[in-house]
Amino acid sequence: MKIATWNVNSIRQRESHVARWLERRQPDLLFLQEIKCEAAAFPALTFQGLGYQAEIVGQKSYNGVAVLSRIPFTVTHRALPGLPEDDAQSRYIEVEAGCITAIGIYLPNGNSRGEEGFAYKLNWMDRLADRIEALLATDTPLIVLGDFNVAPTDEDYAKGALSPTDALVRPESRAQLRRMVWAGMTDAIRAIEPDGPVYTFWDYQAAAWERNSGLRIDHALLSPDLAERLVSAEPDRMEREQQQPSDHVPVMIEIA
DNA sequence: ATGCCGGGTCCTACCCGA
Repeated sequence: MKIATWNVNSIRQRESHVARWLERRQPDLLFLQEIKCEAAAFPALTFQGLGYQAEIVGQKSYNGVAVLSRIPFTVTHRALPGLPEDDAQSRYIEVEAGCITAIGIYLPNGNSRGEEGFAYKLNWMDRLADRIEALLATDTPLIVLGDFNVAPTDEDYAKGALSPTDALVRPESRAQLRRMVWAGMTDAIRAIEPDGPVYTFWDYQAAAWERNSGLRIDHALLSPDLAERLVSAEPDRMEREQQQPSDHVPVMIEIA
């Protein structure tokens, strides 16, 4: 089974990139982040023509997640359980497919709106850790993947690519991610490649790609049973070479 | 210390991203 994640930074700008990537890599499930549109504006027919059914959790202008699947699946949640009812940010989709539960997330960045924005990020991570613990307690085979907006260790961002006080590397953000790992989840990329730089994002500015000044902030966390069946987990750097690419590349996870 | 780029939108200067 092949499950992928990709922050596309606007699906309307990246429709053809995604279509080409689906044809080239043939994932069973592809989770998308930052689609930046409402469901009605999502180019679902393009992907349907390639054999993929779309489910969209959209909003105007910002955020927005979706899943494309070529296997049967059911959407079980369109928002992170535990958040206030009036939270309007589209950042979470949970599905059941092929006997596993898969959660696609676009975790808040936490750098805007000062400490209030950072508190929103931490609370979001707290609720996500709760959700993971609840699912692990029922022995559900689980994968949580997407744009986590956290670089787990200092090895996960190029020197100078971020300020040490950035919300992506603050100790509080890292501690929340660590809580998910302590709950029993395995960081798939690091299970395959334990050391060294493995980036998933390069800023558009300051020639970050050319200098390989990247970040590892897109992750896949696996429950113990899925971790035992992990075959490969790798960002597809080729996508960053395309014309008008997203600043993130897709990450592909293969499970036996 | 700041802007660099690039997406969005109240269409045009400003918000957000990481």
